[in-house]
Amino acid sequence: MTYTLTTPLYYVNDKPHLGSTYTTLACDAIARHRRLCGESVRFITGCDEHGLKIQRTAEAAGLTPQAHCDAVSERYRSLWQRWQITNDRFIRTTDPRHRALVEQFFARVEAKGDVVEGRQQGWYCVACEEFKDDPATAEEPVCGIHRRPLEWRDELNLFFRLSRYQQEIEELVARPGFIAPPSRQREVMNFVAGGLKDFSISRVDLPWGIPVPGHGGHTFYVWFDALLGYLSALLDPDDPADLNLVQQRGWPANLHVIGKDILRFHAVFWPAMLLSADLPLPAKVFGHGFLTREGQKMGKSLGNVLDPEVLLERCGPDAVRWYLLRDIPFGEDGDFQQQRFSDLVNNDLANTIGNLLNRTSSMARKWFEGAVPPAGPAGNTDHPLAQRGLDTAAAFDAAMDVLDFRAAAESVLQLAIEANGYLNERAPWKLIKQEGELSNVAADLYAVLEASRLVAVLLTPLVPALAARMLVQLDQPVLVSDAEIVSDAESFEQELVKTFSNDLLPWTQARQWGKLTPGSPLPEPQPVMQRLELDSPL
RNA sequence: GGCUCGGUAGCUCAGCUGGUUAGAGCGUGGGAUUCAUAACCCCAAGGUCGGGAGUUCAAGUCUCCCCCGAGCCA
Repeated sequence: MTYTLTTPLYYVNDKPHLGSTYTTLACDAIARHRRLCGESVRFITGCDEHGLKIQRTAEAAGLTPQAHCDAVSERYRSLWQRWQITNDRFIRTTDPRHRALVEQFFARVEAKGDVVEGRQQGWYCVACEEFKDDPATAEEPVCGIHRRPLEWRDELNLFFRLSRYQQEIEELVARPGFIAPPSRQREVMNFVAGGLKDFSISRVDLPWGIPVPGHGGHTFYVWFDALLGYLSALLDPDDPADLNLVQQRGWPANLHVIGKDILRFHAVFWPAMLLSADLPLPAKVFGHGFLTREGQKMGKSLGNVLDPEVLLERCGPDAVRWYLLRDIPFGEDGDFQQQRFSDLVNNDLANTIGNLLNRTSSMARKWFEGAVPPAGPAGNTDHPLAQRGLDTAAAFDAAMDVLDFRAAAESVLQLAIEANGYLNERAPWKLIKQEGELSNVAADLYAVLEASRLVAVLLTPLVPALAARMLVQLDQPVLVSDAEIVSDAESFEQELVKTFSNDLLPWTQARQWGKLTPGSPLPEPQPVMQRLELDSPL
């Protein structure tokens, strides 16, 4: 069984922003977790590269649309690599195979009788690629979202007969779990209950797009074409462009993760299109919230945009991943607060988790010849920390399964807090000075080292680089090393298999208690997480 | 205008079907300690639970009205 999940295909109008980064990081955590659990994962991301807006942006920059798309999509690809995103696929809607699949998909829909001609007249926002409801008599109307002038259009377009699917879609969106989080479900249900109207799937006079076969002068509407990217992304590198293949390649998707603004396209239009084309429906659409910054919308006009490139350079991937996943309830809107960001990173990652490993390892080295001390009774699962560790692992999985990154992160953090508490309670630095306590000190340190190891193992899907550094400090195999993290699928999975060929479920094994071998050397402790010292705004 | 969510310590939030002194983390102040990344640990201060009315022996917790914020629709 393949677990298929997707980010949206990001629109290449401009360089990547923090919102896309957030979505992508969340998906990456899910993908990593699923892989560690032994599932075969298809993690899809990519770029949507068609449309009038792109054409105009390119023209304004003196570029051909294709050159513009090449440049921007490359920025995405490269950014995801630097963030160590483990996407298996990166699809571009300018990919020739994508075009072929769109044509095949359209042929199915047309054969079904779901394509009709209709005249569309009204005020059009190029930025939204959407007709607005402003009355025809309006003078110089402006798009409420983009605050840009609308353009008058009067064109003969092709329409998809969405109205035919009223009942199926109504049932679908009422299905518990299809739309998540639940708070967003009602919104969509209300919309559907209002009656579905056919929607236009083509545009005329739009050269930068995929031509509609058999309808000269028409190109596909961005949303019709872009959603199909989820299908074309699934094709293996050597596959022919054949729509019939997608079901063997991981369709239907288990999860579409998107921003809440495009929920309707994914939960209503998209399923109807799939029904029309006789393809199975995705299992879940998760609409997450938006990020603000210090309580304000980020925007060019305010000049308060957080640039993911800057964030990555100044703070590193772990700090940002941790903050976004651990502090913002996934699904709700979140506010990026710089003070809180550094407080949490420093407290959780540097002080609690990093220092736990550092102090423990340092004691073990000092008193046990630079090695893991004899476990004694601490090697058994009835040790209090062993119990806590195993419980934490279970809680972690349960939280990840429902995309509650926050609860997952907190459960691991709690384990580290308790390990620190255990250390303070047992005070091995005092015990060591007493006659005949050496074996007790050994057992205590072993237990805390094990707890630290579990913390690292569990942290792997959320903050992979930090987890890796911790495991190195413990002289343990890294579950997924930096070297294995590449953006392109093929090599990633191959590397993974190579690394674990004799150990199919490394995750389950690594999560058992007592994996550290007494006597194995401990490297000299080095802080695994630097504190953030942000002296100026990001 | 209609509908839906929120409004609980300085900040971010927990508080299930109403029931003893309203909780956590961060921040702040103090203490303890030295294994450690000025860290870990302990303690404290700090809240008329948006406002008002009502139901009840008893209401952040239920009802109604109002104010504020976010969103969907018109």
